[in-house]
Amino acid sequence: MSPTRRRLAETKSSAGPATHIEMTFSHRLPNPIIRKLESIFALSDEEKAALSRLPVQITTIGRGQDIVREGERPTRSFALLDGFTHTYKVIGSGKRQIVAVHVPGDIPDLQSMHLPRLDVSIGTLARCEVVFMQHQILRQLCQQYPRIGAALWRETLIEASVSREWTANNGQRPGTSRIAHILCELTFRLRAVDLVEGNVCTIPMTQAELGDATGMSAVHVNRCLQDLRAGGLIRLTGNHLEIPDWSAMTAVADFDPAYLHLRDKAPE
Amino acid sequence: MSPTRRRLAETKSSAGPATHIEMTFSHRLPNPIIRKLESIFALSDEEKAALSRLPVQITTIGRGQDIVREGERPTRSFALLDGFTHTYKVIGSGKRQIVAVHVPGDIPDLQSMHLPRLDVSIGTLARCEVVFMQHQILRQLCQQYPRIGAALWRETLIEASVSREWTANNGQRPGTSRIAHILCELTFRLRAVDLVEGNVCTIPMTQAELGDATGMSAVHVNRCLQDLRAGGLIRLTGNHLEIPDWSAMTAVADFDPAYLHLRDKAPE
DNA sequence: CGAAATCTTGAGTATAATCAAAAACGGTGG
DNA sequence: CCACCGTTTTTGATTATACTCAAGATTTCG
Repeated sequence: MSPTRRRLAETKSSAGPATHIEMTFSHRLPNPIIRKLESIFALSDEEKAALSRLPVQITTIGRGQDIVREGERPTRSFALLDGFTHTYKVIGSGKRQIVAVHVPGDIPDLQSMHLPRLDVSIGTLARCEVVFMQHQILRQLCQQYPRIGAALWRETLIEASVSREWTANNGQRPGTSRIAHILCELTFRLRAVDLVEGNVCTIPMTQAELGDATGMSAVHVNRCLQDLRAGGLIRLTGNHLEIPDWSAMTAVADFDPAYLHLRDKAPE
Repeated sequence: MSPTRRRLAETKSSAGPATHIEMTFSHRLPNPIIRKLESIFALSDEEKAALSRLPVQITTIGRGQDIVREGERPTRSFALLDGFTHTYKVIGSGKRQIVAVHVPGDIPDLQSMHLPRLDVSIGTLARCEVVFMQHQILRQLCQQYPRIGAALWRETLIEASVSREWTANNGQRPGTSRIAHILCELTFRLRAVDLVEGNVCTIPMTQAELGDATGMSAVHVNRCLQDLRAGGLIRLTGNHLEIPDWSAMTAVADFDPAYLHLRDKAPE
């Protein structure tokens, strides 16, 4: 009952006046929100125009920075244009759990629109480009265009669904499957936004970070990765992950993408 | 990589024409939705009237029944009036993870309003009384009264927040804290709906079910509970849980209720 | 009251954590 | 282009936590 206290590497805050560019979406294509929403339903011209007029602030943030922190009360949410972010919680003993990983097109803290006080921190896993959008303006948008509101609501529900799957993954699967599962999920989501070339994608997470996501020690992550390599299920060099045989990999991972609620974009 | 296959006790489906009563909320007080929403913001008379006019079907369901099942496409959601339900997933090896537990006042499958295909099953942990509400009608309600829509959205966001905390709890805390944490959460939520008398509440979960929720074996749950008992942190007989010293318990559990996003109802 | 479910205890084992150190890698500046 | 430094990955050895299996005690419920 006296958990070992582990120091975390300090993450720098991105607080302070970040250098950013004020603009509306129309100056920058593709608008990731339009793209995401169109994958759900056909936007009317009016809806599209409203989205293009959204005033946003675009910023680039380096690796290992926090974008928002637990306890804050942000007045804006952000969408991820490029890079990877992760949502995490730090518990009393100083350990850290990554509870979500975000890929381009995601809106990681949309929840802050309705839950003013953040109960998690969100930081970058790589250099990121993000656009901030004021809650006030998003709320007007949702009220004026209920279908957009419903689609954003849906987005938050999918995030919840992913969170439940993580709970099941980390709670019930053995180490090797657990790692395989998270790799399958990320690959699948990256494919949905056209970030998989052939069977190769980039996953900028260290083994320690994979451990924080799966509730395993970094050493054990390493050994599980080696099992997967030895079985010919993955090829992993640096950040490049290749999954040569998708169906063999999903079998080991016990991966069924239904929980992602995407229209399947078949692999291979 | 060959996980032991464990048979699950078959849960009976509640499919088929359940005996239920058609009515509107106004015939039955208190309307749990009104109560829940009023804990978030002051409802206008008009909003209250609209909610009272909601046509609903009230049903009683015995213990150990599934209310909805993974893969189904429900056309209605339900609110829990009395009893406990749990949301769970069954993974390939046959193991089961409970990903959420619901107490009276919760709306466990509100998500099916926007994610048509269920990716989880929801079953009862005790005899339950539930009210079903057609999605169609809920959608109209949300569109006509945007504040109600926002409040329901908020409810789903809180559920997501709880799910993240479970991921962190199960991933990073040692067994005893893990069990203590889930007991704190349930007690806290029950207190919010006035179901704690003194320091005692009813939690109708078996040790095996606590294990499925925390990713631990039933045997280990038993031993952790005994640790808590030995430390004088809980008194547990049957389904009755007493937490004599709340602050000592929260210290062991590393429990901070911020993630529940409730206005604190102080214990003691 | 009896059967089934649940809880409890014990013994042996497996998975994964910890600790420690070496090797490989990646980026930087000279 | 290369040497250097910090980070990350890898390996080995040991330990701890938690699982499995099994059987007995207790409780619950019909």
